[in-house]
Amino acid sequence: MLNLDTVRNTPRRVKEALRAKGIGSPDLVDTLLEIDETRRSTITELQDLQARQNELSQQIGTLKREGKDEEAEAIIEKTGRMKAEIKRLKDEAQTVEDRQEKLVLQLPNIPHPSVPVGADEDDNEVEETVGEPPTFDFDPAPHWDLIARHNLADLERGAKVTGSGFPFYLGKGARLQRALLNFFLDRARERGYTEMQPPLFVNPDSAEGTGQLPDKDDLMYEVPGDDFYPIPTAEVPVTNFHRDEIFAADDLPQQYCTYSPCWRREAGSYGSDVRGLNRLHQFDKVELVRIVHPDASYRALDALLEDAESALDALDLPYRRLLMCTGDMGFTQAKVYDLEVWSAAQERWLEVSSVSNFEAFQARRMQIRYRPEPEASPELVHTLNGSGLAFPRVVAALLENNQRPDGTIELPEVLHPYTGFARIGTNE
RNA sequence: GGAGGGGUGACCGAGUGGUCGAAGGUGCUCGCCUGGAAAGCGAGUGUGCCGUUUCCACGGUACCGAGGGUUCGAAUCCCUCCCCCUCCGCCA
Repeated sequence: MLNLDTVRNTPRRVKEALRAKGIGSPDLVDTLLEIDETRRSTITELQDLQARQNELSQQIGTLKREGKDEEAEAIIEKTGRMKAEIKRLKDEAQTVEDRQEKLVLQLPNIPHPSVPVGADEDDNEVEETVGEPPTFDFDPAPHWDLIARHNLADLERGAKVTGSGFPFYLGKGARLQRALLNFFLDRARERGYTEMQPPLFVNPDSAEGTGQLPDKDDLMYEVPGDDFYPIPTAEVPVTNFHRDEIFAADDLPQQYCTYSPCWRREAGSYGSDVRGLNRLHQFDKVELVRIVHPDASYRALDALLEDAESALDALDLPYRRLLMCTGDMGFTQAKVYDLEVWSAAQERWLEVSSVSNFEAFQARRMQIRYRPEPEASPELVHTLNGSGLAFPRVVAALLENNQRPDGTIELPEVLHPYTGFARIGTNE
């Protein structure tokens, strides 16, 4: 959510953000400002009337205590008329406030000046490519073939039991998932994150707090009968952990890491892009969240990026870092990097991490604040998060990039203590 | 799921219709005291919104789990919902 002052003082900037992100119509800003005028004049009128009523009510109290009931009655007569008017103005103010709130929620975050302006994913900037894509003197198999060959996962039975995009993992495939969980969490903890296990369902307030609602409604599944959403990312419960709280300045930053399954409806996706583990409705992820002092948030973004990249370095997977352009970044973000891993058989890049600074956008919705000084007024914190990392595509890359001519797969050494095996396709 | 109890400021806790944004205590901030510290003493210390203002600030209004209602007036009375605690039941 944007600060209303920002909209009032720099409407051009907000319109520019709408255009750059390709979200909504710039007219929204003018409508909002008009409503804001109405809202304020209504509130002023209402509060003036309430002030008079309070004054009279106080007089009535004094008179009654003094036993001057007749004088009190006279004033009560007078006040009676105000009552209806106050009620009317209250309702009106409420209506206008609700409308305004709805509009404000439709305004996306303003991109940081360093973000390239662009229309879509073609305008993202490749900042760096790390590692060498492996070369093969045989035809490398795509991961779905490797999975079938070694019985690492079963998507068909997943489709039978639940639906497409809900895989079973089996044998070394399942053990690899478990290994990644511990591997990623251990690394995150060593890098200063507090480990957390969050609820996997959230209520609408939380979904709105981090920005999944109202704008990305078709992203999430819903639980009928209970007002819950299965989380599309652990970002939601973890960041909302501190909703409506005020930190002492010393308590910042807060850093959490968490493992969770994630559920995404991914409405409308199909085709070869979604084959195998490329895109699932349920997947596992380790998420990193930072809640920081506003002055520190871009340093924190760099650090978070480094945390995510170091995991790819450790796994010896080739990857590239993209700085997302305005048109391809999300509603809530001020600046986003995507990390994409090289998938050797598919010969394409797969997104395994998205690292974002939301600045105060989420914090304003969630009212997460800090006090700069012990007696000072609270200010909004900045929130950030990044995947560290999403499992299925890491698995896809590990399988494809590390396959041998005999069809076996050799896992990177750092994982051996976690997996308990070094190779897939043999007994090792 | 059943029965009972309860949700008040950073925390504890008083307050059952009027002068209550809310006693008292703790914590915190500043000052006094001290060689320094502790103890003492004094002052201050919630948030949102609207308005006035050159800063400092000031005025108004709302908020005592949430929403609605009664009333000239609600933390206090009524209704609905949510959450927490205790006991019982069920259960990984």
